[in-house]
Amino acid sequence: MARPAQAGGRPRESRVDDALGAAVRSLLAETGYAALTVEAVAARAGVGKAAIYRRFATKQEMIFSILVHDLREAPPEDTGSLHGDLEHLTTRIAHQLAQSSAEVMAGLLADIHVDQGLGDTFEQQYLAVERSIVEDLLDRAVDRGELAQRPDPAVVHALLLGPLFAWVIMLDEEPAAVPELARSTARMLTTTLTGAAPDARA
Amino acid sequence: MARPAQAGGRPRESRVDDALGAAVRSLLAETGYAALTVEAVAARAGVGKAAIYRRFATKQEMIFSILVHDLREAPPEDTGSLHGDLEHLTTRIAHQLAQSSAEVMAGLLADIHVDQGLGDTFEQQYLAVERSIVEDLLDRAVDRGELAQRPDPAVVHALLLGPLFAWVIMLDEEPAAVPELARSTARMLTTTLTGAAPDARA
Amino acid sequence: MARPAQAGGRPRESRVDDALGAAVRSLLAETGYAALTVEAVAARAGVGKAAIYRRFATKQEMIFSILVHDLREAPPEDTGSLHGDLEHLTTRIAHQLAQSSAEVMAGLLADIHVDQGLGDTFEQQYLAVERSIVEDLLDRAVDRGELAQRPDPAVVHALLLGPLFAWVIMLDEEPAAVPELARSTARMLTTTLTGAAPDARA
Amino acid sequence: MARPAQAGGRPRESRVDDALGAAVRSLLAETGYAALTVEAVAARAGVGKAAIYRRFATKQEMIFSILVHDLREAPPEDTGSLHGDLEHLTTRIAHQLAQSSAEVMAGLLADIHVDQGLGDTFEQQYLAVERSIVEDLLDRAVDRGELAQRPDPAVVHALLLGPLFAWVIMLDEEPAAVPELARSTARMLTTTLTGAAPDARA
DNA sequence: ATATAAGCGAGACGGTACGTCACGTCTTTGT
DNA sequence: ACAAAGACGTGACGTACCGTCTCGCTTATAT
Repeated sequence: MARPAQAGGRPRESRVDDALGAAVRSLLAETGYAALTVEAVAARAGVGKAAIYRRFATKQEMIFSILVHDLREAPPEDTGSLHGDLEHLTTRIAHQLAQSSAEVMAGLLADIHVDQGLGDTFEQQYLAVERSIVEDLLDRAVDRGELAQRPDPAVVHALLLGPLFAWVIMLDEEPAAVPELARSTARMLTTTLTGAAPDARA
Repeated sequence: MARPAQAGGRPRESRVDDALGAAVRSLLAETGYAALTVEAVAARAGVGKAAIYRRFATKQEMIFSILVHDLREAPPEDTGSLHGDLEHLTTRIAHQLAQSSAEVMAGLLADIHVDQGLGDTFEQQYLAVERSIVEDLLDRAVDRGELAQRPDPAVVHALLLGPLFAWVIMLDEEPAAVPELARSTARMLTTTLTGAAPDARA
Repeated sequence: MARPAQAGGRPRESRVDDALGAAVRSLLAETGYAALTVEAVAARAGVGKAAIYRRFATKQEMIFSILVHDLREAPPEDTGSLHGDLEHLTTRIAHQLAQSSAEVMAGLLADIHVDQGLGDTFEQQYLAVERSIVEDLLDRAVDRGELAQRPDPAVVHALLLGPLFAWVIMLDEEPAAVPELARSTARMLTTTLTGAAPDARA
Repeated sequence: MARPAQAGGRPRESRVDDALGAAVRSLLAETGYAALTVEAVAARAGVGKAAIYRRFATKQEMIFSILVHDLREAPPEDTGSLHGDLEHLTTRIAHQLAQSSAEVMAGLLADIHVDQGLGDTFEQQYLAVERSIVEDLLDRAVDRGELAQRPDPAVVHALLLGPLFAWVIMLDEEPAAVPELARSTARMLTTTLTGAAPDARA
């Protein structure tokens, strides 16, 4: 298994971790998720397979850990309005989606459903964080009086995430249109939640 | 594709096609997408591997063809109002989603991005059909005077599909809540498009 | 060949080589040459197929390498007379022929003609060795004054080998008679070469 | 099974038999024994596979029947001397050997050992015929007084056949030298059997 | 300082599934 | 009942990766 820490002995070389990250990212970009093999990663990183499996239990965990690490980002933020907060969030998600190709996202998503442990990690390290951001954002809107009551954050999350996600990895549409879609989605959601159009700015 | 049709010779046995469909469906339900092997399908269907590869070029094409065939459905339908049409469509998508597990959907989605041919087929046999339904539905709304102008159907499609798919295959939330989410999504979309809440019925 | 040796890395396990040799020999004895499968060899040897294909490029090369290895034998030997040398050689060949069934010998022979590389190996590792033995034996006879001049070694080889080979794998005659045939062949050849009957002993 | 004759119905087309013979011969020449497939034969002959299997039980039987048919040749012949008879016979065998490549002969030989039925046919249609020729030839020599007693025909057969076959299919030596080897073999055998050199002619 | 523990690259190991191919049989349509 | 065409079940092939396990060596820490 991976990462039982260490007591004595030679410490892990951070050089290896760095090389692995770089190798995985470059190979994903070149060959895609499905065609990525551990052997290719090891070769490109100039590393033995054992060094990989000392860090990650499976290939999927390796990719996942490396890519999710890239996603970890700043704490929420209060823009002063529900619409501002929503737009900020959808824009951030749009940025995250743009980091990898649709093929990689889809592959990752598939593996998350295969491996229970991976699914748990995804839930805790990504979904739970996002959901709590949504919760906070909604709470602030309630506090401001923009909302009468707090809607189900999971539903709001789905309404936020869904269109962007569908645009990129289901419909395989123009990625360039994603930022615009992010704004549309935020506007739509604000309208729905508050029952009124957001301040006419965008 | 592996189907150059036939001229003379022994015709394909529909018995084989049927058995393959049943075998794939049952194995997907039992073992999931990732664990499905061609050999297991052949064995369960009582069929040789060659009969499979005579029909499908790859394992992915096999699964895809069989499952997409299941999705093909009735023509649109005019419910008399934009909201009715949207709700009808989201409900239909919700039903389709319920047919397979999230793991299967995610696996399928991943493979669509790997194999160009599969992607094309998906685009033509599923997405294009759905999109034209959306187009028709929007045109009717314009004709009725519900909408001043027709919005981009691709965006509307994403706004429709997205929350449902995200709920099921990204957030891995309760499938039982999908029908309710379908209605919420339709309502939200109607509000956004028309600038007013739908007739207060639901 | 599939043996680019090795530099670093885990060394080949001789246990695997041994198990493969034993498995091939026992399966050849039980099921014959034509019915031998790589999968069966792997299973019996308790070895993965990859370990086999790491050592041998094809099934044929595997069988061939293992069986030819068995044939490698002692250096020539000087019995003091041409007839003694010839008889010694034919007897040795008779022993080699007796090691495998006619079916195996015939299968091997057929594959040698199919695969160029196999043919080369056979030529170098078996035929060339035998031929040089024949050459030495003839040279000694010339030195002793038994022969006036050295006949073509290839022809002598054919005259030696041929009858035994024909008896066993063409005519499929009684293997028990092979030793006697070996002696007859040696006697005949001595007579022909020297123009006189060998010392009347056998 | 093959050739249960026929009662009523459409008669077999000899056109098919001819085409099969030609196809097998040309394919053996072009691609060799091991690479010959029934499908290729059918295609080249412009014939369905069923037509082949109506005539022959297996691929091996097909090849064998067609090639052995080619071998069937004139009855013995009395040249007036043992040496003449032997030389005639070895020369005839040399001619037969020249008809096919070593690869084909070796492949055939291997299959004869695999399939019992094929082995029986070979024994009866080729070996038994040859052996009876040898018997007759030896009987005539006894009658002429050239031999005091008749040696074992099987041994004589092996001594005749062996060197020629070994030259061609084991040693893979120059086929051009076969006629000369045929004469040498006959001479050697005559010397051995009669205890004296043949009339110094060749 | 020396032992111990864990790191390292390399690559062999047992497995498992892939997609291909040929076999010999069967099923259609035509003649 | 023959023919050509070609689909059928079977089963082996050789390939490719997986995740694990040596191998000989290096590098920190704990004695």
